[in-house]
Amino acid sequence: MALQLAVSSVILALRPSPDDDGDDGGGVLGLWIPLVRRIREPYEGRWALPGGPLGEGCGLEQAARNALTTSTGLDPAYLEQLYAFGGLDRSRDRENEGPDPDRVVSIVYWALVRAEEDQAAVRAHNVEWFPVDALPDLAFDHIQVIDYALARLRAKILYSPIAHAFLPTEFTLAELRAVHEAVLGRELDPANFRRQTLASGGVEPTGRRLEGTNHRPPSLYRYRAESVATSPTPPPRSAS
Amino acid sequence: MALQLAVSSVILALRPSPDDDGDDGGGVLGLWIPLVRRIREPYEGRWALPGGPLGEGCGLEQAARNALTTSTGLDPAYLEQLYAFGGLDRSRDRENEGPDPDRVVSIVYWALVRAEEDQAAVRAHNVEWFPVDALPDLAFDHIQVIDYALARLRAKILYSPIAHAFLPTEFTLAELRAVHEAVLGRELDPANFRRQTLASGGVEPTGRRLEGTNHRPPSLYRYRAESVATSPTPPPRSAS
DNA sequence: TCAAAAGTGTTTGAACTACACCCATGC
DNA sequence: GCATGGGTGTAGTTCAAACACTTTTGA
Repeated sequence: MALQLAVSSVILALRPSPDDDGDDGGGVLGLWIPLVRRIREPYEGRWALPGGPLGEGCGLEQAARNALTTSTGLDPAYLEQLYAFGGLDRSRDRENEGPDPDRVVSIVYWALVRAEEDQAAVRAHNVEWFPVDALPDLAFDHIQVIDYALARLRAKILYSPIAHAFLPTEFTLAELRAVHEAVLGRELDPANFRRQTLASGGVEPTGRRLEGTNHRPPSLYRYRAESVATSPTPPPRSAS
Repeated sequence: MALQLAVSSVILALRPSPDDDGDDGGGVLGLWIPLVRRIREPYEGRWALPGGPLGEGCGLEQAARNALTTSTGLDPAYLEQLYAFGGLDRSRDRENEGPDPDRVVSIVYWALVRAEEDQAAVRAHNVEWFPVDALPDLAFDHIQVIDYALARLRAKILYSPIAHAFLPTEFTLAELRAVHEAVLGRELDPANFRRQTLASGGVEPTGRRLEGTNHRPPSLYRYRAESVATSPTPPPRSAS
């Protein structure tokens, strides 16, 4: 009956797709999400977004970072508030009707993380990664929350240098294009992508080249300092 | 020390600007916001966004509607969640440092209302309307919240039929253009605005004309049913 | 007849698409 | 050489800005 406030996160990483038949090195990239298995009613045993109650000692964004670290062991390269949910039918398993639960308001963040090699090592208990196009049955309406986060990502990559969050500091335009293609789910013309990206001014050549390919070595680029951002557009600091 | 959850709203209406020297009928339109004077510390006596604690019996959006009705007596023609604020320095008057206050998380909505004639009659106690370009000193960092809402409105009017919220069911293209000009703060080419608006398909002619002008009577238009929306893009219903 | 706004047409330039083509490297 | 992706050039299209121009009403 007391008011509860929870924070959860849609965490997105890029990894080779599971349907990658070919055993060649690269493979097609796809989006993956870590989910946690619920150990309490409602929806016990179902997969859900990682999160938890808002701690006493931290703000909303910090709480989202904590959930993120717990489930992935990584720092988010990008973190933005998605939406605050607070309907009255909340926290209620609509399949198993029970007594009226506590009122829960939850604030959802979405995050982008760079897929590190040691990520599998930090795989926490009860946490598993799923490709976004092969998600299991989810608790609550988390599937809609994920869809909303994906829509936001796909919209934002068109006008924001957000792909930076998936890449190392130096990268080739082909790698950058692969990120865009994975997020948008369609192929892009390499020539036009190059022109638009360079014309936008968000990226600049480092002067180095990537050696070791079996073809012409591509130039390496980095994001210009002004264009990167861990925080999103312009949400103010606080309010009441 | 207990967790408090509050909901407040940036309510925007379109009215003739105060700097309208000429006494002609029309006048230049501008955005206005209702503010309430605080009757408690912190920031007692300062103007603030209307709002209040989240009631037991209603969801977040309903709570925003309630605050809106209290301060304007109007129904919102458009209502969308803006942001959830929950920093640790919240609810603290930074000029008069006091003892640690309760932890307050507040969820802010933004709303568009049609300016009705009887709106002045419903002017509630402690509520006053201000033009957005002549706001008084505000409590907390509400000025930044308002700036954020304005940025969202200006961005959204470019790709969304949101101007509908400021207009009656039938309107001329000049009236629609005046709404866009007031929101964007610059003049628009009537010819190009007409072509773009009609080509977008969001609007259709009613067949009627507006009589009584002292020039050629303009056609009346209405928004097509599919393009209007009281709710925003696509936020899901609930979550945990 | 004139002022004023409605409404139409036309030119220009920017930006994107599609696709042809050359370049540089490993094999 | 030749396959492969890096990188450039270019014609066609779409779209919006700018602005000249015609139309229709009230006064």
